[in-house]
Amino acid sequence: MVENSELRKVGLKVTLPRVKILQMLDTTDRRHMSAEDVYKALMEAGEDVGLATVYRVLTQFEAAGLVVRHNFDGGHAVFELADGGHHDHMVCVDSGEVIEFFDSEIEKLQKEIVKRHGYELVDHNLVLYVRKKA
Amino acid sequence: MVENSELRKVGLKVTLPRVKILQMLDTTDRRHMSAEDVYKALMEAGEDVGLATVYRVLTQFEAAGLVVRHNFDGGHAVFELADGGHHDHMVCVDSGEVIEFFDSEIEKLQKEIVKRHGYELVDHNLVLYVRKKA
DNA sequence: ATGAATGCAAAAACTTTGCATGACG
DNA sequence: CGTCATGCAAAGTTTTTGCATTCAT
Repeated sequence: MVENSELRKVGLKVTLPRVKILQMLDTTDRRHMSAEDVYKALMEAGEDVGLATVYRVLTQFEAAGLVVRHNFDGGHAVFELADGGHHDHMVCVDSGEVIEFFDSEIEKLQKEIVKRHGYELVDHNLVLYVRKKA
Repeated sequence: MVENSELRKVGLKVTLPRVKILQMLDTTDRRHMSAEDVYKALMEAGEDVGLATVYRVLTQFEAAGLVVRHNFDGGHAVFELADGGHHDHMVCVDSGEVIEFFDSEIEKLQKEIVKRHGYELVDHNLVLYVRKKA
């Protein structure tokens, strides 16, 4: 199993809940799931994992760099597998659909702005709220 | 009083709590306050306003465009007076300091990216997490 | 006067934590 | 086997809501 080595690689003991949660994030058709989403999906799949464990494991995964946590608009956080490289998000205000994008020009400008202010960029969060053109 | 006409202008009845909260946001030295911050500041100023009212009023102010709500990193939301034009934020991960900035190039690029995907930009949220250069 | 706004307390939504039990290496 | 992870339930945070009372127009 590929996932198990992923877990060991980041220094996490390979336990059933951790494997199941990682698989769920990997195999779901939704890119972004809340802790509750993961929990419900596992329950429906007949996997018996506690919600508290889901929260704990997702937090560990985030610390390990396996997943990325997003706080799109308050309320609940969503998590996505840290598959490829970095990207930002567009959220459709009508459908809730999430589109990922990456723009190197914007990335570059961010670094420049920060440097101009005497800082260095640690991380950033860019969400574009959009609507389908009429 | 300037604030009272502000309230009437947006269709909100001029009540003591609303005036006090608006004044607090206007006169504080902090640009960004949470609902709790506003509540505590009012209490210390001897103003007797309920926390629930602070939440309700801030939400109304946001809907009216008088304030802008930010969800910097989960946890609690912060509000700032919608004084001038739009701007984005840098948050220092060490000190918590918030710096405002505006970059027309980034703004332009956002619109272009969205258009390229067949959408129109409704709003956006950009926060740069930074650290003072060593 | 009358409808909206407030305050309080209770509830809701999301997340974290304490502790006894169970599982991994 | 020892230690770390889990599950449950309880507690913590932040925000919202129901309802009786008060206030603005």
